Amino acid sequence: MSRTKRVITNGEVARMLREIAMMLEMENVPFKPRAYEKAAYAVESLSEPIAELLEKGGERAIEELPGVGKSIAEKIVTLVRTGRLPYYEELHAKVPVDLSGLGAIEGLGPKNIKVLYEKLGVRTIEDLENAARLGKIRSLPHFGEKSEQKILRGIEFLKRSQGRFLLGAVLPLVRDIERRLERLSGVRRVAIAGSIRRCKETVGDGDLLVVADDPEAVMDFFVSMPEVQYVHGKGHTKSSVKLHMGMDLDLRVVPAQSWGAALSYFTGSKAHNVALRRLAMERGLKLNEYGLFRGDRAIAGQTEEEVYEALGLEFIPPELREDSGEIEAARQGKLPKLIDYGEVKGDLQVQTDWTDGAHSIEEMVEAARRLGREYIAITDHTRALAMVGLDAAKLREQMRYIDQLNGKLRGFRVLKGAEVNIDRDGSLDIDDETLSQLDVVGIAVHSHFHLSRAEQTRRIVRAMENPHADILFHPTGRALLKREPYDVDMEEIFAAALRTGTVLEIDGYPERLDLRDEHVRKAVEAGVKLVIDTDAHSVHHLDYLFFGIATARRGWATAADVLNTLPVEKFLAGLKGGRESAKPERKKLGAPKRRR
DNA sequence: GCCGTTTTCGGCCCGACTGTTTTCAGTCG
Repeated sequence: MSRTKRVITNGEVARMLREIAMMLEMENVPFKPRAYEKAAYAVESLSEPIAELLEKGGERAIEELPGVGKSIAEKIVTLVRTGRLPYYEELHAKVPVDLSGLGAIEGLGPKNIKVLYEKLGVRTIEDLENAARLGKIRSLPHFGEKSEQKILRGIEFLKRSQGRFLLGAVLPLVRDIERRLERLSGVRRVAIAGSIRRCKETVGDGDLLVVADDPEAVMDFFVSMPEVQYVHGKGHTKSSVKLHMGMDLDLRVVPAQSWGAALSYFTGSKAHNVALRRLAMERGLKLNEYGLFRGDRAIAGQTEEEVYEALGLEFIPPELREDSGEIEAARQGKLPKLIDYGEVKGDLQVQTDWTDGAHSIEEMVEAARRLGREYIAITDHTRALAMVGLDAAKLREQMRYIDQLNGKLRGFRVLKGAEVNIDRDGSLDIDDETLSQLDVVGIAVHSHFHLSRAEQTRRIVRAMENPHADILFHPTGRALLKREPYDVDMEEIFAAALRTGTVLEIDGYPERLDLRDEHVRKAVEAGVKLVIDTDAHSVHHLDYLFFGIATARRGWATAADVLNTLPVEKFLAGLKGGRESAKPERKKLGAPKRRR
């Protein structure tokens, strides 16, 4: 549909590299799959388009990416310049199937995909579903009734999440489009509305609003952007397109005097809008996307603030607009003062190249500093994650290393930490003596996802009872659009957090956002202390703090609920048992204050 | 195919779990 020459996205390059890895895996090629995966990861976590990087820095710049050498760099260059990759096509001809689609089904890997293709001709998810429903899969070697059921469940889950996109994947793209619109002449205002503005963890489509002197020109620009795959419609006030990445994006041109009303209307949520309109009605007013009216006279509408004010409400931040009590609270002037996007001072989950991270401790420190953080905790994986994890000896070595590094740093502190595995029985896979020497002990579940609710809860609570366990990382273990959380009684986790002084994490990694918004709200109500961090595995991930803070805001959290809004010494003092130089603060912890 | 304050060649890719199986292949982190 679009006539502009297509620029391949980082996501598409990464996807092809990953599919190459899968195809090499099918052939039992040693080592190479991991190399391609690493390269895919590097491309994916780039903060600029790879085409731009190539243009600016040439092949050399590509080769400098971590995990990308001469051979893969050449392939990336070919792919970006020609839009095709012969090496990929050669491999793909042998197993011409939808690798990314099939591979997205939990428990289905390259080897099984190959068998399914060769024995049953399965190429797509639909083929797979048919084969499973006909009971054809159970008779395949190394498959059985259970694997057939598991496949069907996996497909079911995938279907439910289809048409949804991660906020973290969508926001950078839509912000970029927003910036380009802002630069058009005659464009006076641009804003992202809809669920993206509310920072929902996944979104179905995107909405942009503009005020423009020449709406036609804006629409022309919008429908011919290189990202556009298909134009659903193009009119004077509204155009709608499908983007190559799959999501629909709408653009609306609104009158300047209706800006606030329109922004409110198109930000939603629908339920929030209905409640606002009801409130307007009660006051003899009418609210729509053009303004707030008494009779025919507009009494508000230019800004959102004046709309809320005219309705007798405090301004309600977009993240709260879900009709879940925010209107009543705003009416009573009792909205919490949400934690602000600039208020988190330290990042508490950071992986480095000591384990599965892409960058060194120094690189992570440097990047965190540039972003204005005052401290980070290095929390590499431990032992039981066998491929990558540090054992106690290695952990101690890293501690010494960090001590030395801290000696050289001014105005920034690197905390010694770890992401310690919770074993099946709730014990930790690093000894207490070693743990006691760390500044920050994060504990996390990485195995046995399918225990019963009772067993899973008991296991995690037991781990929280360890006197050295400071923070429970990604408490529910979900992977958005991919994997359900494990079955755990969150009420009991909150109770255990209060009882033991264990802090719960809001993991800002866009696929996790764990605790999720609703859990944050319950935790806050219970008085549980939280931290917000990024789970960064590369310097580019340190930006994910935004998504963590957005999730905290959606959960009605204030700065007081979030321990790492404190400077480092006070933060450490707030951890279980207090740490180091900060003993006097210890008492303040246990007794949570209640708000609202 | 990548990488190098012990290597420019020779390591890297471990271990637990699941579901299929009487000894193991595939997946996941």
